[in-house]
Amino acid sequence: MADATQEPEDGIWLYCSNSAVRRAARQLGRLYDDAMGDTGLKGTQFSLLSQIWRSGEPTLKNLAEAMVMDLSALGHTLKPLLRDGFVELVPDEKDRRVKRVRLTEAGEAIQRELTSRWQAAQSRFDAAFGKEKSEELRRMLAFISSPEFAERFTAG
Amino acid sequence: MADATQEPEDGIWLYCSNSAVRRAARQLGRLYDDAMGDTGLKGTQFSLLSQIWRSGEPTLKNLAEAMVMDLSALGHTLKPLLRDGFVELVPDEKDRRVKRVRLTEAGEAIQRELTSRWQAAQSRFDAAFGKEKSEELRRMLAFISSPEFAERFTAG
DNA sequence: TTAAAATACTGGCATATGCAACTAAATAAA
DNA sequence: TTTATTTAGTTGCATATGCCAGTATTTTAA
Repeated sequence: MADATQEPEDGIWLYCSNSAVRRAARQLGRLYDDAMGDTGLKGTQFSLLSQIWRSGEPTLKNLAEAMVMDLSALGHTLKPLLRDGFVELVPDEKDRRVKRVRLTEAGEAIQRELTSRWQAAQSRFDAAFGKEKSEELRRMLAFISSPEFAERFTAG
Repeated sequence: MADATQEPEDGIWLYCSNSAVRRAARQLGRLYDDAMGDTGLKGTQFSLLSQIWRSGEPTLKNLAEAMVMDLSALGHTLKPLLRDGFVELVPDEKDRRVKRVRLTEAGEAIQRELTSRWQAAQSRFDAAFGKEKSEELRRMLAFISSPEFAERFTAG
């Protein structure tokens, strides 16, 4: 308990997986944001643009699911990108409830620029953490992010 | 590129560590928030109260460093907890620039309640992910959150 | 001892996220 | 087909976080 003599390395993050992941997210957030440099965009925006590009005009619903993000949260996060003209929403042909996200010309251009910078950052990550362990870590995190894991967690 | 035929399991998070960690943080955020139930507090607040308790009246600076959080971000995050009377700021005796964070009576009470709920959630996490791998994961994340890692990453 | 530099915090502004309530549209049930 | 239910998004409100600029102190250098 309230014992100020403990080691600074000891903390809730060594026992709580949620605390551990968020703490690492803060550290990486800063590191990758820095890597995006003067582009004016952040690491999270790179992830989003990148996934939109990889998905090829996904619906908001599908994109949100892939990103394991709340649909409304995705909407909010997309605001600045829409405002700055990097993405646009196009109504679906068949289902009028559906909207698809698409990268604009400017969006593709900035995405290429960000990808280049991201690649450099990811290489530094792999070098600092070890390429093998790096891949293993991402696989672990992908599993934790899966519906199967949520199912197991909730059921347990 | 924009090839909609790809597997839904494929995504930027399999290549970008930052994307992978944030994605997992969103999943765990929801699972642990749910675990906090009707207490009105979230998993992040549990982490904070917990670390304050473990540190024994830390300075804002020290707490921010331990949590790998920006000092101003910590200040913002503490707002709701201060408003609801779970923590209080006490000026340091020696250095008048310094403020220390302390749990109030209500703060200790809610912290005990949250810890109980957190323990149940953490047990489910360990069961779903494997106790061994769970500990290994937290160690990996703790390393990634360390100044040494940031140093290696930035230098590399 | 006085001026310059480093510290610890605060406040404002911006993005990141989630939940609950609400609207529009499509689908299943009567 | 009329009605109930489910789906896909939107909007408002709240917490989470970070950067930058500004204030109060303390420490260091002249």
